[in-house]
Amino acid sequence: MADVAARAGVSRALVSIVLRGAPGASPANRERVLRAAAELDYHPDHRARLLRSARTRTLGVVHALHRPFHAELVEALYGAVEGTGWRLALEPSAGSRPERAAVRALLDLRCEAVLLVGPALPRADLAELAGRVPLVVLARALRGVAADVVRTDDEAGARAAVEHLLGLGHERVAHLDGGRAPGAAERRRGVRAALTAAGLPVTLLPGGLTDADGVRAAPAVLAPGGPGAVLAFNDACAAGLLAAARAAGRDVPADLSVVGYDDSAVAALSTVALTTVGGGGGGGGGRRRRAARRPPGARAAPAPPPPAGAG
Amino acid sequence: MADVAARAGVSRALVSIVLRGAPGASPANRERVLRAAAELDYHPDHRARLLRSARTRTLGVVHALHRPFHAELVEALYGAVEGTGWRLALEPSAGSRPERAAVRALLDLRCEAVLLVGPALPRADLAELAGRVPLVVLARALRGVAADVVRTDDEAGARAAVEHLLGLGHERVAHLDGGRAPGAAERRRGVRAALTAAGLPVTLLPGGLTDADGVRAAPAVLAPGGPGAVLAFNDACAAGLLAAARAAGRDVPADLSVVGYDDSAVAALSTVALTTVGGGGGGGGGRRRRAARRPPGARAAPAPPPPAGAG
DNA sequence: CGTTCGGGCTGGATCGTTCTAGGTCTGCCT
DNA sequence: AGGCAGACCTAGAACGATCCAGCCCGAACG
Repeated sequence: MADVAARAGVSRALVSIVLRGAPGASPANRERVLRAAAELDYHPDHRARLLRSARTRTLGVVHALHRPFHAELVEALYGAVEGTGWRLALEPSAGSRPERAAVRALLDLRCEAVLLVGPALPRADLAELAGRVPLVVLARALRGVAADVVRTDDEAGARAAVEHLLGLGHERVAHLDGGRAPGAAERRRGVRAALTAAGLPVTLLPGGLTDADGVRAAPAVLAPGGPGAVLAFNDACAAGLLAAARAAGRDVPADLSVVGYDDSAVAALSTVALTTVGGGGGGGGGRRRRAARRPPGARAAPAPPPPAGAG
Repeated sequence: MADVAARAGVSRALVSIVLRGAPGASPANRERVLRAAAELDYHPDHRARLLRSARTRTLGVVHALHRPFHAELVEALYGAVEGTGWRLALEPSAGSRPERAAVRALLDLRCEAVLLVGPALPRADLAELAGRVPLVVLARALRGVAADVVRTDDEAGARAAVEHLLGLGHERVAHLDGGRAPGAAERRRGVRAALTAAGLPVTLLPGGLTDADGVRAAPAVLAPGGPGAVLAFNDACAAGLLAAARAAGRDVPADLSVVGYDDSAVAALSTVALTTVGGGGGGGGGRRRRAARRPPGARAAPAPPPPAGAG
């Protein structure tokens, strides 16, 4: 930096002003400094910058590497911070690297807030973390903790999916449920609400999270007198059921309607082409505001969009 | 830090020594400092630490968020640095965030080396980057650039896969090739080598990278007089072919053998259960050394393991 | 007994920025 | 002419750690 200042014939402070784009430098000097910096191929040291300025304008993000859905969320986050002057610091949690370590690393970087994507940490840990730093929890239900929670409204999503099936004329609709998985209870509730509202019986079959679970559930679904339509807990489970049904000679969707959940990459595979329930896409639109401490239990829960797809 | 020093009744320098785990502090003081730090819930500021010490001991990693294979590699990287005192700084490249920006961010952090996972950057950019910082390129072929390259030996992998099929007694083996995709030429070469060595004809069919490509190739494969075994360019393509073949009533693997490539998550889906060519797993085993500048064209190319799976 | 040695500890400089307080100059108003 | 505002710029003090040179002191040595 001193070299640039010397070359441009100004002080280091002025170089700082120019390179930050801060007001208070004459056009002539601004130009001179920029040229000198370019000629010397000078780029400010991010570490020093962060250290000196009180605000780090950095958001810490913890995500599980192996979860495609998390990756999609993180990608959307990058789109969201773009042009705001904020930076994201990514810390993955993997098998060899527990979430706790990732969070610790972010705190050591003095992030101004932490976003946790689908954290598996116990509630108590999250509560404690929320006490230290503004905290946003994505894709996980969490009540009674002083953190912002952003997640899909699973109950409404499941209800919408069932109503979609009812709209197609189905009367025997079953749900392959997710057991104790996060969101499973809400989705069951949504299914139950939609079916009882329509005066139809509620059929819950044990499903699961993986495509193997979907295959395992196939006999019950395909048995004589079985349902004509199924809402699976998620896309993987739906894909498993779909494959098993086709292997058994059934024509989907003619003989059986299958709907997934999550709008994941699996559903988009051309050989699967699943109807699924999405979360609304990561694009523009959404309101943006600074993450800030909020009263316990506060949450933002966008309504799910209508189902879309062909299956 | 000053607070901790005061509380423990020692100097700041000694606190630094203790917390770094450096030699030169008496057990008594070490204990005292650690207790004081714990009581004050003090954690050293990573930014300041990095700034002062000449070595940042940080490796920058750029990866594409949406590629599951990249995620697996990154996960393995975390396993590899664990306990070495090195840190990884992750910078994703996504649609809204070109690789160039990710690299820039890493350089501004003063990483000591940069790892690029499957970079799409033009060769010239990579060459220039390699001139500034020790560079490792993963999962991409690259010659004539002063960077370390780590990738699978596609030619040997494809040859091994074909030999596996020949070992099963197949004589009409086709390859759904990847066109101009990275690695496609090498895999073609491997197929050709294995088949000509066995005195068999070489059948190349246009394939592709997606499962839709696999579906599209199905008619040619399933036509009368078609091959009895197929090596697809990758798992997605193989999965597409598999689905199409089954939909056409073929029994895989009785009527047709299909082998994928990459050992990706798709292949592990129970409904796919594909034979595939893996890269050797991310676990222990591998030799570790410091990334360092090497002569142009140097590379480490581990031989592929034998195929495994059931399809 | 004087010297050396080395472990333990400390003060102060330092890393590369940004921030604060102030300094200079010009032009305009009274 | 004096005062004042505002634009532009600068010196030097932070930020929070690590590194360096050197001090102190008891033990070992000749």
